Amino acid sequence: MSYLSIQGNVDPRARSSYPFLRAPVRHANTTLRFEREQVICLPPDAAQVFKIISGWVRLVQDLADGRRQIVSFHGKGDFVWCMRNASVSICAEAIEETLLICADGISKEEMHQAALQQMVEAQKHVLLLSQRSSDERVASFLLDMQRRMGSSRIFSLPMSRADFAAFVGMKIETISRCLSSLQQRGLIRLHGLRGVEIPARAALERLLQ
Amino acid sequence: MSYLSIQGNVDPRARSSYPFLRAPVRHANTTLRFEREQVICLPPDAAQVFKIISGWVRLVQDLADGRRQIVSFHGKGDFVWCMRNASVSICAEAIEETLLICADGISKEEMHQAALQQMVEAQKHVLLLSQRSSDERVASFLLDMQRRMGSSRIFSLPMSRADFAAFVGMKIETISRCLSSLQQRGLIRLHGLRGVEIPARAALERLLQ
DNA sequence: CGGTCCGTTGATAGAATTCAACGGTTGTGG
DNA sequence: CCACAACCGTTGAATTCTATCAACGGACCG
Repeated sequence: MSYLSIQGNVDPRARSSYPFLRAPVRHANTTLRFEREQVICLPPDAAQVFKIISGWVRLVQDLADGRRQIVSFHGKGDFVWCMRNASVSICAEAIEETLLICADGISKEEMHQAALQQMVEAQKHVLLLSQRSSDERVASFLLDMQRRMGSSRIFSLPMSRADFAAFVGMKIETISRCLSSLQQRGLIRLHGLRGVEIPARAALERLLQ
Repeated sequence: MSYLSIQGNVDPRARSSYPFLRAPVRHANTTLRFEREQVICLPPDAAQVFKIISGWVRLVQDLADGRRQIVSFHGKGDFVWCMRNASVSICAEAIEETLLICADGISKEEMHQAALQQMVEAQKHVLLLSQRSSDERVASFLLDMQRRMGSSRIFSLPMSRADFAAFVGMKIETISRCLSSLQQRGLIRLHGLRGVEIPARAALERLLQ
């Protein structure tokens, strides 16, 4: 396995077994495949909007000092676009093997709807970050992910603890403590590193009032 | 002074000297005046979008348990719209005497631009809340307000400490401590309850790296 | 002039982070 | 296939940060 040689600040992912600069695999005219940990760069001729066919994607904002904020996670059916601006620069990255289609032909109406939805999500996130305790944030995230994974009692988180933590604005140790605490209280059950079982959704929801 | 009589949870503002249910004053066809602490309800026939001519407005999300999150502040020239949805309900309120025009005739392009800007602001807010210490949040807010007030060295905050706190996700005591600390370090100077002086903007910005 | 509201400050309690150690899993190369 | 290394996640102890509770002074309003 050969590594990319990079000057200056070396992105930790560049040292992992997944060199992060690599071209996506083109399957059909508009279908692209990205692998785990790959930064999603669309062909320059495509509109910078895409729709996820399968897999999971994170939107990431890197800070000067190395911390990173995860803005949102997106799965099957979601529309995603890169927001770049003088003051914010947010990148999309695949967190597992992901298929997507470049969405040049999306209707204005559909786009508008998606933008509004993202706005609502952003507001909910602000509320989560500023008003919730660590237990509540973790519970809220698990409930949200369960819903998005199809509401089955047992599901598998698509992201690592580090991504989990970077999204809810906590440290991974605190995430771990909260998960253990919720498990001890019988509100969840953990299966391996990614598996989560929610025996009674109502009980967990009661945490959030 | 007669008070409104309200059953159940009494809004604290209902007990203040500004009863909060009241019609705005109509100046011209489309120009409305709202007073301090007044909830901004637009006439039902108007588009629920407006532009601020003068004054300051806060967007507020009230929680079931009485806490409130301030989503954003808006001043002269800003476009504002109320976002209502199954999962979020955000209201606009004047924090001082405010003139605005209902903006039925705003171009699509202008609206789109404003929406994008709000999206960017929301992301910056998420970053502030999840990655910044209390000192950094206060410094960041002061710098932002200074810029919006015209970048003069001395300016007057349009909002109370309570609103300040509800925006940056802290308690008013902590806000007060941070302001005192920044003043002792020579990074700011306080003038009365609302006045703020930033002797050297660069020094304060250094706090944020 | 007196009361209420707003902001500041101090002492204490509580929550989350930091630092450190450890076990388990995964991937790599022999 | 096995051994080893790197990474990921969990747990404990100590520290740091913020909230809470309480008291107080000043501004504003009637």
